[in-house]
Amino acid sequence: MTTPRKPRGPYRKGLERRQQILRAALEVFSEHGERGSSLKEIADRVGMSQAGVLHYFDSREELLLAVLAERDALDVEATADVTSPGEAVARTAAHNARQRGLVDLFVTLSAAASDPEHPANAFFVRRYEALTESIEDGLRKAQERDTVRTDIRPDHMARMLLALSDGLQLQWLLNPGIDMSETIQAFNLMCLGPSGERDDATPETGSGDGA
Amino acid sequence: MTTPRKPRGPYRKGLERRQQILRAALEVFSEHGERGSSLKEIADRVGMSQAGVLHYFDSREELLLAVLAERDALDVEATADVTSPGEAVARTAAHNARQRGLVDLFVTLSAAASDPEHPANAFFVRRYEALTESIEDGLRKAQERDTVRTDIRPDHMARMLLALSDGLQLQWLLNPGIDMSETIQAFNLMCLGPSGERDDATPETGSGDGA
DNA sequence: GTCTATACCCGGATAGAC
DNA sequence: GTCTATCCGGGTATAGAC
Repeated sequence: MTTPRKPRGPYRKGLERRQQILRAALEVFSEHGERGSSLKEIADRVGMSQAGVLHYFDSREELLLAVLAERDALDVEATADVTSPGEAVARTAAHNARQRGLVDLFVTLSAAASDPEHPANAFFVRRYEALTESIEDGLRKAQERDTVRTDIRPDHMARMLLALSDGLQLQWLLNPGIDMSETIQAFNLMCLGPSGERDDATPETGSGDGA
Repeated sequence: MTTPRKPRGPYRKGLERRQQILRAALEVFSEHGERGSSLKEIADRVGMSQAGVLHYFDSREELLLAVLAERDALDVEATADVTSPGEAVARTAAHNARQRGLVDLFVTLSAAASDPEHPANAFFVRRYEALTESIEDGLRKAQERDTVRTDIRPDHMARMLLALSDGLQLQWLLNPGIDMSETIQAFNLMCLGPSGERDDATPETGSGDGA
């Protein structure tokens, strides 16, 4: 933890290699899921041998966890300019619909990691905790502004949003014809305003950013 | 398809063995997911050798598909006496909360099967098609009775219900503290009646069958 | 730092004895 | 019908040369 000014030559090259491997691993895991991926293929993609990769990461498991952390960092970037929780989720859905590999990785891995023995279990448990809490906060504030109905508990709505997002990803993988973000927008409609405000024909809410 | 009166001795024993293996496989797949399960373990559990199991099923894949069909049949039984789609889903959630292994199998396998090359892909594609359609029908009828709000498309609501169910199962696997059916009941509340009918404080809907 | 070679393990499937 | 033995493929990890 001494924040070195500038790593010397050989050391720096090592770091670059690590990054390179990380990116390749992200790709490979994205395409085949965790269990379907091998060090060999990652190695091939970065142009070295399987043993070479293990020089940088020691074990496959270590690499997997590094990949997850990396993916999470990218995620945070992408959702930096969010507005309301519901919109954020819809936006992310639209974005994901262009990244089938990543969706697959996430769905597969989060399912596999539900086993407490899985190396990524702690990662996902924490992830959902954090996401739920953050969405819940956003919803609570919206309720105070009367932007969101107040007769449903915000923690329930938060879990619904996350579940909706995950579940739709699965449905979309099985049938790419379905429109994830359109469905989420419909849900957002159901979350609207104070109960009395809406009458039978509610027009489209503004912000319909494509899909 | 000639409905034989009564299979002779050796033949009958074979069928029993098959069933026995099927049950064991259901257990094992439930506990470890598809990729985590081996013929060896299934064989051990039923007290024979791996080769013995293959005498009845020829390949691992064949066994897997048989297990899925079996599970589906059990599912149909359990949801025979349904009332409204939303209630049915909530009920199933409550039931699932006592069968962690099965939930895990389902979540894991449906994710893995989203790959078009996966042996169970067709099974799951069809399954979701059928489920969506059936729920959609139920909702449409409820809308005609004004039991369900009419400003949301029934196909969207149907997909939401399924997604909600799947997504909550994942969240529950990661954190068994959350209450799946309570959350689904909250969603059902959001689907209620013609828009004007509800005022700010809606009391609990009846049918709160534990959880 | 990177490779080749190899040890080791585990899974599925097949052959052949009983 | 069931087992043992075996083959074969694939994976991770390690040893040791360069």
